[in-house]
Amino acid sequence: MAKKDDRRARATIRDVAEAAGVSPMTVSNVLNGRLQFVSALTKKRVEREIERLSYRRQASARSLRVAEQRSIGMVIVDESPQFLADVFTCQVVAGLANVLNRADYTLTIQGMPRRHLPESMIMRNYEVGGFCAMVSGPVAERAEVVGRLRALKQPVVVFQEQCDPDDPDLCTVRQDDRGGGRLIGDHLLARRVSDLVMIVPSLHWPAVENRIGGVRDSLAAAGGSARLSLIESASESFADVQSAVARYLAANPPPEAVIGANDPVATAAMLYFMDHGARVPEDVRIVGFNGFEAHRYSRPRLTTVVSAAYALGERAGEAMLARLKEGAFASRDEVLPVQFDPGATT
Amino acid sequence: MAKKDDRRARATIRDVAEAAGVSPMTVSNVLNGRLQFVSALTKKRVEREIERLSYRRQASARSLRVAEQRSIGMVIVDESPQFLADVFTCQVVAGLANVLNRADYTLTIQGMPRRHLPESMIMRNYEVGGFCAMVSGPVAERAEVVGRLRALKQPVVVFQEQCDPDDPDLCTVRQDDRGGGRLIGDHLLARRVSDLVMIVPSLHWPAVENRIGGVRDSLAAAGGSARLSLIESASESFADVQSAVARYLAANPPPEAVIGANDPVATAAMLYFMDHGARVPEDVRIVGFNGFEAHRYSRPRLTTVVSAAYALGERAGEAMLARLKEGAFASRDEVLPVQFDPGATT
DNA sequence: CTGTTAGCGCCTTCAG
DNA sequence: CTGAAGGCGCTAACAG
Repeated sequence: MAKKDDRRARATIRDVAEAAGVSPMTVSNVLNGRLQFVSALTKKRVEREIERLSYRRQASARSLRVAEQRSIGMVIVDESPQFLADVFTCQVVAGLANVLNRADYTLTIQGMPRRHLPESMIMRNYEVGGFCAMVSGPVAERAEVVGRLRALKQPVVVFQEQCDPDDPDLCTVRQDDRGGGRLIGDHLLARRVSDLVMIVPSLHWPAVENRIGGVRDSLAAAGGSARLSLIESASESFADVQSAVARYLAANPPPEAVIGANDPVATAAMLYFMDHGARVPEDVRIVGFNGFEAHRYSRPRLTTVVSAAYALGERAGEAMLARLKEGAFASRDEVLPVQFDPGATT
Repeated sequence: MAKKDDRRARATIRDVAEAAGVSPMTVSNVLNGRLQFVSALTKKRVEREIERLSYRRQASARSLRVAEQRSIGMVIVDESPQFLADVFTCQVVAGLANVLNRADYTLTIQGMPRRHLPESMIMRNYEVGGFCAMVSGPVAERAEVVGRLRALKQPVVVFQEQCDPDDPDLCTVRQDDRGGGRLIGDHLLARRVSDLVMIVPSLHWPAVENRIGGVRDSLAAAGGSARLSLIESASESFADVQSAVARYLAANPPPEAVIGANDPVATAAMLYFMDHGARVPEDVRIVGFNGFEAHRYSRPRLTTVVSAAYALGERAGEAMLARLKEGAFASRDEVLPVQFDPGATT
């Protein structure tokens, strides 16, 4: 009954048409900018009535009629309920949302642990025109998620992955992590560092793999006299990183440089060294990855590689919009450059 | 034509019904859990066909028929395109999205500068059942935004505001900033501090006003011998905060304690003092507000008040769901407690 | 330039 | 327990 009242209270295209003394079709034409069919005077009259009656077009009715969903789903698969805790993800979402909104598309956002995906509304309901996905977890699980989304037979854009290049309706958008690794390697080599260590979470990420690969590229290009070892950290948390560093130092001589898989990892490691009397950068040099505002607040200021996360989101939005309009992705693997940002830790 | 194909390819309720040898109504009953009308055997048959045909219910058709929007709009009014740059906002969004998703609602997210609101899709189209809003800017502009949303005659939940308490379909959800201020005041008084300074952005925010009020409450309750002065900073940016502090110190003796309107502000101030030779906490004590993970990474570790941002989002979601179900908000101003988190800066 | 007809996929109502 | 009829608000196609 409240529902009935709602419905009655809300003006329809017909109400506007009657009030303006025209047919519903004319109102529809005005709404959709088909002005070739509408006289300027009629248009004014219709617009005045729209304003007066506070008419708003019912999106679901239009969507049903034209068989088109003007919304894109952004699914963030994360075991933690705080799926937006990561600054990188937030920037991506902002860029994506803005591009879509500008094209009169809406962004529907859902975060969930992997096990909830099959039961989720996005799987059971048909209500978005395509999916963008940011997935965390081991490689096999991530592939499964992408597979499930693709099984819906809708276009999918995945961030920071390298997926099946033969799938025509799947597009990946990522940053040039390998190039970033090379920049770090070159920077450290220029400072005559020969014993490098990189701290990586034990989860296998393509982005991190590429960063490692980039550093190795750089060392190899320089003749291979410098060497890189890896420290595996159980997670990216402050405590896990610190204990991983402690374990390494118990069995090895202190390294000349430490590269964090990302900024928080690097900072946690740096604080461990500093708390144990090492000077940065004199005794040990530190480099991060994925720098955002936060690295300005650490002392000494962290050397890092700045991610184009916002641009990544924009690019994904553009790719998806083009796909929906043209029927196919123009490119199926978009790679964006990163930027080296030297601080005081090297 | 691509559109036509799409439509043909996608199974409808009728296709499922035919394949299962039942009427569409029976399929609908299964989908909506009206099992009183469906035999167990029929249900199995229907479910198998749903699976086999990869049937997904078309949300827009259902929405049109039942005159109900199963999505909530989250609008974030921010002059910067990076409207998700704030950790607080991100946590709120995550909590909100999770509560809504659990109730089979969807969250539609839009960030925009204030001037874009009138032209935005959410204003022109009727496609969500209610709005949640996080608005930045001067007080009058924020009020205008809330007014515009309310003019749509749909329920609205606003974060971190105190609005017209007579509007029955408007609910505010905020944290106990005043209580947080009191906790900070009490903590500093216990350390015999009598000359306090608080750095606040020049924009007028109810949350910040309340934090100031709380500190004042605490000083007054202790007899009023300690005093609090305010430093206005042009913005929350690192540079603006630092120059505001410099200006203050040029005209005043150094304070015994500095309270930041939030953690980044406090950290920027702390770094200014440390870079100029002051020891923390010996020479000056520092306190933040709205602590998240980041404050673990500062040295010394910042004393702060931890926000229940995620819980704020959850609470807003629950309030909105209850409003949609019951027809009215149960409470129109929800206040959540904050938690004091002593660090090494005091 | 404007009006009429028909139907998108689903669910409510009522009759079996 | 199942089926048939009708219509939610909108727009494509065609007629005037």
